[in-house]
Amino acid sequence: MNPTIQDVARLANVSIATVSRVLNNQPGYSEKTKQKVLETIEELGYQPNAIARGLVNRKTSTIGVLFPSVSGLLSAEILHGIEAKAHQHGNSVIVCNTAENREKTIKYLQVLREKRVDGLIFVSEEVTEEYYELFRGMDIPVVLVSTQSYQYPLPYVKVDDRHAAYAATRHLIEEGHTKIGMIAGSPDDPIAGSPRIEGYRLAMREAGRSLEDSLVETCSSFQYNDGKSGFSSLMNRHPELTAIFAASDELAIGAISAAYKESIRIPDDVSIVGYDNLLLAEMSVPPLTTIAQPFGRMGERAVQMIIDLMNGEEAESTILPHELVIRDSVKRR
Amino acid sequence: MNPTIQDVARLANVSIATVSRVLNNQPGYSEKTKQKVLETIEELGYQPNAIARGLVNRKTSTIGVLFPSVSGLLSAEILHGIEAKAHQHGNSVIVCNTAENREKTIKYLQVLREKRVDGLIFVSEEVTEEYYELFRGMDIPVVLVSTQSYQYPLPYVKVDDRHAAYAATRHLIEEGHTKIGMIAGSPDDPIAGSPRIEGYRLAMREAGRSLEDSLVETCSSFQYNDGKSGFSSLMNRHPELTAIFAASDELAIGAISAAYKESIRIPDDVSIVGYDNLLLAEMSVPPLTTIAQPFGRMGERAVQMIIDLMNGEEAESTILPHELVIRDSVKRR
DNA sequence: TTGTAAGCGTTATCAT
DNA sequence: ATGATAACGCTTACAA
Repeated sequence: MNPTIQDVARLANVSIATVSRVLNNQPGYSEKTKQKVLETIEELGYQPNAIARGLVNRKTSTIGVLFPSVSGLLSAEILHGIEAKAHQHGNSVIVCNTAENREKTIKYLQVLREKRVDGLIFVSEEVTEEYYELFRGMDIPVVLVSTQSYQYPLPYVKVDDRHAAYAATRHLIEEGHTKIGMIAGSPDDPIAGSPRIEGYRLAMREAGRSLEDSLVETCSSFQYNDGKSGFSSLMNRHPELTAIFAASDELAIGAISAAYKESIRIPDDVSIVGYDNLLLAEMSVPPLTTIAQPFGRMGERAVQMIIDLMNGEEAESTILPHELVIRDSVKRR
Repeated sequence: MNPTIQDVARLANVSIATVSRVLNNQPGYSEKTKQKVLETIEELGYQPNAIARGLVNRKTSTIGVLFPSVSGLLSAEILHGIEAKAHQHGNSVIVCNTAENREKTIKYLQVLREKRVDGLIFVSEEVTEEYYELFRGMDIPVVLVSTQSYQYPLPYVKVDDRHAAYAATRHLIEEGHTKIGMIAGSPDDPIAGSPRIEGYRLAMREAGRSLEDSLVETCSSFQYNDGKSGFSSLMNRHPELTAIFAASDELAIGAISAAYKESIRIPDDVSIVGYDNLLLAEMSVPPLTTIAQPFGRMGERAVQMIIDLMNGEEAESTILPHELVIRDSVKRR
């Protein structure tokens, strides 16, 4: 069925070593035999067996990616970048959806180890000691995306959450708002939670604005429904607010939905800025002003780092720039 | 670094054959040696090398998935189902983003062939003769998702587009609308284009409604921007419309945006029903009434079919049921 | 320039 | 119940 290097060698009247040489274009054969080999490869439709290669080279040209959720809008965009860059460098990517579940994650890590992937990309999730030990056992490059580890020396690529949140809040302030609330993630989340809250507070303090704790509504996730309920309870507590910074686009869209239900007009009554710039930010009504994270490039950069690491080079952790994307959900006061 | 079966054998004072036996729990050893082997496996932290296994078993437990776009909301949901089911059966999935590009697709097919994947899932794209020949050359199970082939005998899983579009239109009719337009894909698209148009026309004809061609606005894609422009030109041509069936949620959301800009109220002035039921349908303002495609289950089913096929069983093409999800974008007349 | 042969880490077929 | 050993399809010294 699938012809092997043996078949090619036989038909071309050379040894498998020679075929292997032209395949990997190493020196050691005449132009004539090269042609002959190439012809019979063509004739047979021969394709090298990557599995056999992997066995001898101890290299699979495959990288594993662990996501907390594949169906999430956010993961999809990161995956896109990873996939593109990986294939561009001749690598394939195996996707794993951990669902933020310990057992699943461990299982996946085992599978990826058995499959001898050359590198690992770990997205949007905290690295526990258990995971870290597993990483070490695999002895391959690991890079973190949209997360980082304070305890373990793992390179990462992400944006500066604190700074980005500052920029979002700052925008609201510059547009003349003084009563600004925030719909945030959990303060216990050291990656996407507290830094964004700090960024908000920083901007507020700097502008001499009120810093009451009750101004920030903390949610247990960054999803739509939390935005919805978060908006209601926040506005209930602080009807005087004219602007809100939501720590994710989903949260922001949830807030917009809730506002719509309560006949609060966006942005006429209250302005909103989101965070992420997912595809859906642009589709929102009104289109959402938000902080863009360069998801695609984050994925690409992560792959580049993995590849550098595989080549024995250093790979510096990277902070990618965020960007304020102005659309129609903020009104000047 | 990574211990091999040799290391285990040596340390346990048995042959590699015996270790292999307990690993694959085949008969042929005493309970005592089994324990000893298991212990030393534990001790060494041995994990079998799937690459070596793949070489001898001619089976990689890996399936390749080809998408026209990974960042699309739709693909993400299908991928989720595929990933879950695949891992549940001990298979990994390699993702490939063809970007609907011939060269890329061919390149990916080659890579997947070299990597000796056990099966292929081909999503939302037309199967050309070239692709089909490549499939045949690989000699592995292939299943189509959200598409089908009239020329080649490839099993598929999808919904009945014609019927689903009929149901959407029918809903509008039952809600008392008589002037109903459609924002559609390309009539030349035999999968997601013409069948949905036909479903719409079927319902209209059945209800004795007008069937003018100008009532359906055809777009070159199913994306947001087309929905936006499509809505404007359709309403311009037919200001009397009170309802629109959009052939995708993105198209529908685009229409809603355009309506918002032109101060046309949804659903008070015109009702809209979408198609797909993406996550974003629920987040829309107003929440979108739409036809749900069971993307997750489609992915799962496809994997199940691949697995059945690998086991030499038959796999029937499957039409999964669609469902009308009623939210707030349709108003009774 | 070319070929032989020893691995790579398994499984599977024989013997014993 | 166990152990040699030949594959699996390739790469890479080492010979010639």
